[in-house]
Amino acid sequence: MSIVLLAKALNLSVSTVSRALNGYDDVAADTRQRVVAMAKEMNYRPNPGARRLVSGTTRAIGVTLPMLEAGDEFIDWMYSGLLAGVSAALDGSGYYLFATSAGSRGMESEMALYRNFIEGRWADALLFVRTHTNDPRVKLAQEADIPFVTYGRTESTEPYTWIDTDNEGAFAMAVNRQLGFGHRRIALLNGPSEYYFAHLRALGYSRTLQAAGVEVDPLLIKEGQLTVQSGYNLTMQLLNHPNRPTSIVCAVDSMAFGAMAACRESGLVVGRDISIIGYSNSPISPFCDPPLTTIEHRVFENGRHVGDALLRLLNGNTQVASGYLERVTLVPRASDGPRNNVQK
Amino acid sequence: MSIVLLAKALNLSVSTVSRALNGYDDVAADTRQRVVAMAKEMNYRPNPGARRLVSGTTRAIGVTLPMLEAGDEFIDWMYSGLLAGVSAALDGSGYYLFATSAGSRGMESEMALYRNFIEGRWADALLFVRTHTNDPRVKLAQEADIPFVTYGRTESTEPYTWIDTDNEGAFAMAVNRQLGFGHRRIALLNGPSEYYFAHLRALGYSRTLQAAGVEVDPLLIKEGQLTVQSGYNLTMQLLNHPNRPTSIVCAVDSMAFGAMAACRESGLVVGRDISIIGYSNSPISPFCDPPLTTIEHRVFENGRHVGDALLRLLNGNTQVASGYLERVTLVPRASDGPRNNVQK
DNA sequence: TTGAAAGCGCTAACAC
DNA sequence: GTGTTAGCGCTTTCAA
Repeated sequence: MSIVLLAKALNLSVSTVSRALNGYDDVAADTRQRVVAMAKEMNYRPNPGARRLVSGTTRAIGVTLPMLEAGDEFIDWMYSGLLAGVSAALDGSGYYLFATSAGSRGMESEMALYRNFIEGRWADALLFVRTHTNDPRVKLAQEADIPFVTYGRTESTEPYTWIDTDNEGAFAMAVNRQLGFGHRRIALLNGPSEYYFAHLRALGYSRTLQAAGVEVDPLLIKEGQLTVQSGYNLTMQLLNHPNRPTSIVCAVDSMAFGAMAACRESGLVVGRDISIIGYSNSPISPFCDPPLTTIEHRVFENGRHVGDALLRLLNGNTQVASGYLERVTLVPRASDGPRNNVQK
Repeated sequence: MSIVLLAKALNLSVSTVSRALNGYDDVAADTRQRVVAMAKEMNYRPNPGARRLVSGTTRAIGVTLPMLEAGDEFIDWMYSGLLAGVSAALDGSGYYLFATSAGSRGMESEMALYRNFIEGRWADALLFVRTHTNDPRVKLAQEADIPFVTYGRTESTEPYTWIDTDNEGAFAMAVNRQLGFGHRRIALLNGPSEYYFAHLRALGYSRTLQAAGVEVDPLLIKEGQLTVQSGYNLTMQLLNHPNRPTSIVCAVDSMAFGAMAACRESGLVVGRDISIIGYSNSPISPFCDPPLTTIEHRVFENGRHVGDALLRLLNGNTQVASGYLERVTLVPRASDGPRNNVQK
């Protein structure tokens, strides 16, 4: 099934058919109708390769997904929601989102994939997630002059379009809640520092403590993977310390689950003897014991914004670099509480 | 950067360059070397669209990911691991795995995506995950004559290549363990029955009970989504029953987490008053309270097998339909135990 | 062993 | 308003 066959069946020229199908206005209304009807009947689909070859456009948007460092996961829970949102925004636009695994060799293999996307002209636009403080992908895309949106910011000086959640505000919120409970020794279980979000979260944490006149103790700031296991390990380290924290703020709910397990094993009752707060409001959080206080981060909505931004770029507003910072909300549950409860 | 420019720089014809690059053996060894060196130097990448146009091949493998019915997740934990395995197997083969979200309109939108993949010739091969008992995708791909592998089986009579885990064996294992603990009223929290794996798990469950001379009580078989919330809801239903189960076998760890929460809320101590066993050994399972007994299902390994099978098909062994059934192993932890402990 | 030329399916000038 | 034609970048006969 090709456009030639379609044209033949209609007794029209190929170009007329092409124009009718692509919405040009120099086609008679009834001709267009006939073409569209026949195209449907014959189940015609333009060959995207041929289209791309001549027009340089693919109708595809590429994204590579970061694997967890742990190795055997393609994508973590958060990106599930994000991509669902992007897909929802793209639905009906004619653009498709193609995701590829970045492999386990870190940024290097991710760059290789993006190079393939760009140089192989697989996609009209790109999406970068889990941005690094200094992110080579931004430069790559800018040099290749391909539209892109990042989910998360970077330190790049060149303007570009990004969507992000208010990481700094979120962790200010988390820490303020702990301060309000009377906690002073508040630990931070953060993600790898090469990610910009980790930097921003640490900033929100430190600034809020300082604003409250509480000294920032570097021993209370731990950095690890965004996994349950890592949350467990780091918390064990914290608890073995002589002057241990009475509250733990976690970069992600997974880490908080690990932290809860470590506390439990150490004989501490979470929510009474020690406070734990997560981030992301994962589906399990309401159901763990005790239910996890966390910060709701509307990933699906974020995804919609990402999708909308991509469509805007693709529709020609290429010049307009813009940023959008999504708000977060606190979801109070039972895993944290007043310091006076703490029996030290 | 096109092959024409490359040829010009080398003072060779386009066709010679093409043959040199594509490994034809009618090219002089030193010519090939020169070509390869220059291609590297000039950073030449063949345009996949053009290549596809003439050769009909794309070097891409397409997969659409099922969203959780819950709506806002792109892909659940299990498929993360699976796709990581597929990517690992494909690494270095020159093939790329492209994943698309199936949207939230169920099989219908999934079919639309696959049609796009096939009719738009986006991919050389397809991967179908979460197979249905009667799966229209299999017929679609067979009619379109495009190679495909399914992860999970279907009831199709035509032979095709599939990879699956031993669902029936896994649930026989789970039930046998519960029987060994002295349980007789063993509930099953299953996934949606349109999925073939749910059918197979129910089969493993029923047959094992029957073999042990235990009557299968339809009231103990519940069907729901593969989510924490659903596990919670269904368990609440079970517990409100007059003759409630003393053991609950879950189709997936997520459901087991919900089940544990429901039991806790109902004043039952999991592992003592009631037994719970999950399936999939998710990263949280060792860290919940009590740690969840579950069945390890090596998704990453499964993914490797899927990738290998795809490569085999792509390398011409198109005729050979084959199946591979992956073994599972039991991971005993503390969430289940002897019936005599049960205070009814 | 290499080159010339046709053509994959489509779009976009340009002519009518 | 419609048709003719060139050409996107590549592979693959076929001839030299």
